[in-house]
Amino acid sequence: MVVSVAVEKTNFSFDKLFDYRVPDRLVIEVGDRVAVPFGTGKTLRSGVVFDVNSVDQTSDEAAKLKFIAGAAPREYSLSRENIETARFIKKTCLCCFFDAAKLFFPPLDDAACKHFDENGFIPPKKRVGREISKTVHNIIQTGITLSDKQADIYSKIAALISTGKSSGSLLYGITGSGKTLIFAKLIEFTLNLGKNCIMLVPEIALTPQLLERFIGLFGETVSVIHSGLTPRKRTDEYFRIKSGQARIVIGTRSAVFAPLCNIGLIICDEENEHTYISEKSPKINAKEVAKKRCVESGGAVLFASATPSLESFFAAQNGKLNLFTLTERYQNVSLPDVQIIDILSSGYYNDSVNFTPPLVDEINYNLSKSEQTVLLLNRRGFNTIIICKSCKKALSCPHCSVALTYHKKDSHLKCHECGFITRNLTHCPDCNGETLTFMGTGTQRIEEELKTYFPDARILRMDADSITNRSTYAEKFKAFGEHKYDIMLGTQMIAKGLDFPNVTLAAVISADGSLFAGDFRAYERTFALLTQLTGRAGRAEKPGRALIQTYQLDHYIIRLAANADFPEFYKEEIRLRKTLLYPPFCDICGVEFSSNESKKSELASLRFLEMINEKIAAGLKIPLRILGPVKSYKEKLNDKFRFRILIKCRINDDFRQLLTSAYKETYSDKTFCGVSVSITLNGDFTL
DNA sequence: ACTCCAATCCAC
DNA sequence: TGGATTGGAGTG
Repeated sequence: MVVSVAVEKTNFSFDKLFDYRVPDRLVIEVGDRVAVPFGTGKTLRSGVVFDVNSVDQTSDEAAKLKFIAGAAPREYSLSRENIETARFIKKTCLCCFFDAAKLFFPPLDDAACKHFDENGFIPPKKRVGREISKTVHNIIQTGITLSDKQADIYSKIAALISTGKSSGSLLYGITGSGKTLIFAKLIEFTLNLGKNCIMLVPEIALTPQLLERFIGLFGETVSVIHSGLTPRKRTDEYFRIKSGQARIVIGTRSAVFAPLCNIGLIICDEENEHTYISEKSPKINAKEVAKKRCVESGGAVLFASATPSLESFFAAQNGKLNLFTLTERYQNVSLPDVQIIDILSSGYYNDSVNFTPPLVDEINYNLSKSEQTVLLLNRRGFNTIIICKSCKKALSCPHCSVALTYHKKDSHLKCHECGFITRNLTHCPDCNGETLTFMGTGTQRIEEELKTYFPDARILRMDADSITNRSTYAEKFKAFGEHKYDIMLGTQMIAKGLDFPNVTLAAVISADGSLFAGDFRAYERTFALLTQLTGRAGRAEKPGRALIQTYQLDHYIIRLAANADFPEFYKEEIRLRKTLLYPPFCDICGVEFSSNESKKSELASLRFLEMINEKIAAGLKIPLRILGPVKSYKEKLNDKFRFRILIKCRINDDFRQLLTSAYKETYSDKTFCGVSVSITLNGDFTL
């Protein structure tokens, strides 16, 4: 027997499936994990079987193949569906076969890894005794009642699930419209069909309420995957899912790789969130993986948001996704009244003041009524910029092209990219100037100012500096829910998912930062952030108010966000994308070159471009618009100098082939040794 | 990437 | 002369 194997530690430039013979003592199937000899090295490598008998075993070539050395127990194997999805990931993310397959592996503890290294196979887990993929069929009744409109959407999606054919849907439902109830009811339906579910959320720590609700409804059938799990617990959860004990997996991006079989439904909540795309290679798009897994297993994928991504809504408009809309809040609660406050022309502006009189009044009103307030400022630290009076430059990180932020609590300056810290700085490190001016506002400064404006208010600050782990978040969050605080102040982490009936005021300290972030998704992100934040107010009987402070009173994005008018926002934004040629009217591909020497990165990027142009000149016909190479937006990060090329394109096999060959050639040219090349397809780009 | 092998370099 | 270093090829 001959099998094709994805082998670990191959490089993208020569990655392919390698064929091996199977010794008679072993029985091998697609998805099995094996140990194989590779190259001239003496140590065995780990591998995954992608194909069985793809090569004629009687041929002369087959006789020359090496033998597989060993195989891991079946419980570590991947399913056929996993393998097909891994093939898809290899192709669409331009990564190695093994790295794609690895995403589905069970988490291994140190002992198992060590055993594998020494023996070329993994010993079975003793504590997992039950048979794999034996599904527990308990009839589940959540007792949820839906509004007419919710029930209508529920029954249509349920019908799609019950066909057993893959489908894709988008649920556009305004904040507070009760999307979660529809999810729960659909999960109940799917389980009772004997199929299993995955629910993806952007950030698990931000959704303690949602988790509580689902665990309350479904109990042990739920498995929650998050970064805070211990290795042991993580392994246990993996096998609880694989054995069929857990049939609902809730988690962030990586939960899309859960070892569920027979997938009936995958939900992506807040589908517009960029956290569904991984920043590190392989640059997985969890939404694409979800779609593919549903295609392979005849499941339904459901994207949902109050502010859908342009791409998804466009797909829905063009019939590629089924569109469902919920434009009323659950139980007819109304959306909050939103005021836009012009910081400049009202004469409020002063760098040391971040609170306009209307905002102070509104907060005072809420305090007097004993109702709660949430405040958003999407910048952490105390001062966000420190300027030297003599050379006029902002102090920046010695390792990154990023301005340092002043953290008053720790009395140091910090780089938010690499974590570099400097203390007791009295002079400008550049020109030795003696006067340093501290400017710009972060959450710590707002917290301090809140204390002076409202000395009796109980204030809770939520940002990456005040949240050290998952449990602190949950505790603080719970305390806020119990009204142990009057005001919750934080970065974007407070904008999503919070559902507290006593919050009647939501305010944005400054809406302008993200509006001018400089990338083509800046408007989309700002619209979503403002709409989500204002949607936190007045979710129950008490009516809500919201307030946005801005320098851009007349900016249409701010106006549309204040009205939570997604359809109008979509109309404007899609027109802009069409005119300027951005997704969804084209695909966009970024190629980044980074190395210790700026010149080397630049030369590599020029050579890469040259190779693309050569192929085009040689008659390759694919639509392309190339921008660059230019220095990246943050030219230096962690002492690496970065150049980039942006390509507006259509991503298809020809285009992938072009990229792959240019990549291989750059890689094999030793003048570029030390330059790492990273390709991003349809990711986030700052221009 | 990693490893092996051959060619090359250099101190004695 | 041999041990160390470096460049190149190939991975089934």
